[in-house]
Amino acid sequence: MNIGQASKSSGVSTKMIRYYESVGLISPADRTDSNYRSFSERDVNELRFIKRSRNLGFSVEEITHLLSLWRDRSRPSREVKAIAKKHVEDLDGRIAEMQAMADTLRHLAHCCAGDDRPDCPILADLSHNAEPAEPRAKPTRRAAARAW
Amino acid sequence: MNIGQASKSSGVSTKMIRYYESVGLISPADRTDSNYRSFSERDVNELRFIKRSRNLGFSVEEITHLLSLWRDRSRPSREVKAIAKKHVEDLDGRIAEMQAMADTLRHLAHCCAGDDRPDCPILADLSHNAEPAEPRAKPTRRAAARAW
DNA sequence: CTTGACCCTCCCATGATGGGAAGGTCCACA
DNA sequence: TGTGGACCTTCCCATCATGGGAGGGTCAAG
Repeated sequence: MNIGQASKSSGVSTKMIRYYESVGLISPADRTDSNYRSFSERDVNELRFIKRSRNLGFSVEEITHLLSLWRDRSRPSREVKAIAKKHVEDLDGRIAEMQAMADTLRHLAHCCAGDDRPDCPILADLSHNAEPAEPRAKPTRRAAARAW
Repeated sequence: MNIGQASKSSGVSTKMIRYYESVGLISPADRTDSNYRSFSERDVNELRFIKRSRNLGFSVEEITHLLSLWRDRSRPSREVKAIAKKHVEDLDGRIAEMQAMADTLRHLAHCCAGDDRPDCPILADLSHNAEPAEPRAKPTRRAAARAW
């Protein structure tokens, strides 16, 4: 199977298949005499695994680990679960950050008339150059939004 | 005020100040005889505006627009509100995507024993290569996670 | 034998950010 | 006056996953 067909049946673009090969996520594909990559059904399954993992937000590095566990029939499921849990924590952290941004903005937008007049609490907030006098406990990551 | 001082009082790194200048987000800073950038209190206020906007997740492109509105005393607040609302929608979309990923993974992890045994519903799901027979209505962006 | 659909590699761009090298400037202190 | 260290400058590189495109080879059907 050529790369185009492998791409179609796995949902991974040809560009990305080549990229995954180049970074060692998948092993170099077999080549035909004319130097075309040749994929087996097994390779395509691997690509599908990768595709699905990407859809769940795993990084290529995490997928490297997941793939090695997938191939290892004597893996302890503990390891898989650990990767998944860590990723969920990461997602939750980022969600909370973005949620804080969205909430702040929703509040500001709600307070903004949104008409022809120039007065705007959104701009007022953005130009609010003094930090609150008493910073709260040091935030783990970038503090997403100021409490209002 | 040199760039280091401007950086400290605005919270924007020197690297980023130079970058913002290079992409035209801020106008080129004045220079001293020795070619050092020189910042006024006004410039620093602008940097603080940028910093805060970045903290709310606005892109440099959006901030370009916000800054021009900020400087325009006859702006209609409608425009500011529109930018904010669009950004909130964008955030909400990304949050929903990530939430779907996290929920799926939480579910799978919950079903995974997480012990020494190799059986693992997480890997099983990832290698689940058949797409559901009846796809739902076409998702607006990348569909984040399959319904389980 | 031509045409069009493939495939190959290599380079570039994205967005916001940091690292670091090589070299110039400034100030305070000996 | 010299010097060391803290600053500043520009330029290049890396990140992460992804796509675009150029320039050129391969293949199969007509």
